Amino acid sequence: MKSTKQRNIILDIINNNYEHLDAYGVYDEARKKLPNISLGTVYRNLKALEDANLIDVVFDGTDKLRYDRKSYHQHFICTRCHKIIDIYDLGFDKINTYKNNKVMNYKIVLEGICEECQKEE
Amino acid sequence: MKSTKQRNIILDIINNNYEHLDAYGVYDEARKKLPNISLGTVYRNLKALEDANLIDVVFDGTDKLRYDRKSYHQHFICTRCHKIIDIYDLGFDKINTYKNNKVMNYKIVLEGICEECQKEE
DNA sequence: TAATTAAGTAGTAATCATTACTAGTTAGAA
DNA sequence: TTCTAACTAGTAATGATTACTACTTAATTA
Repeated sequence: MKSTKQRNIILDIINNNYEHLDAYGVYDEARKKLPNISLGTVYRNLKALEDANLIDVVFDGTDKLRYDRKSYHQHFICTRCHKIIDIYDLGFDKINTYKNNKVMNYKIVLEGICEECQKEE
Repeated sequence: MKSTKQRNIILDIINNNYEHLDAYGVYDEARKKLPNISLGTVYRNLKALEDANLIDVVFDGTDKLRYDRKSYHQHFICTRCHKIIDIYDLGFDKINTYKNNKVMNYKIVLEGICEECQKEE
């Protein structure tokens, strides 16, 4: 994988953002630094970075994917407003192998109704 | 939510299938019992059943969603071939609330390389 | 048990997130 | 400095999902 201006900017955006941006959000941020970057380049790099295990993908229940930095944490996702809340204090034991299948990554999502949406009921 | 022939067939397919079908797979199965059922009806009902918390949705890393029966288990998903393996013996403590956010559902996915894909390396 | 109607359906068109393609560009090895 | 595989911008295509329309039905109520 070559190191390009575009790829470095995209990785930087993901690593320094706590908002779980979707592809278009990354594109918007990237254009602030590189106005001519194309949306296709953003998608291609997001996929390349994910394949290289340098970033994480989060499925929030809508038809869009969202991207997240690699940092060991979990998510609470509200099924009403699709807000994503980071969880750092949910402990359990990781394993490296499950029945001869090599485990590389954990994705733990708690779904439910967030505090704000509960108030609106 | 009304009880219709179409909805009952779809729920029945999900509840009696261990293959983690995508929407089109459900459509194929449903047509065996109801040849004129439309794909839109399948999508609409899958969404309604998910909203009613009667079935689960699994994001397998491709651009398709897959549907699963409600039964407390987790998944191993191969990042190469996107196979989904059910996990029943991964223990940890569930919680009902995380910082005032009401937890309704857990989604735990172990990602990695499955046994078969490891052999092909 | 018929009348009523909100919810559901088939079939088709539209949407839109993502991917593919093309011609030109560049990182980085030799 | 070549050289070239990997990369990019810009645009077209794909395809999973959703929306729309005219018709149908589950199920409530009188």
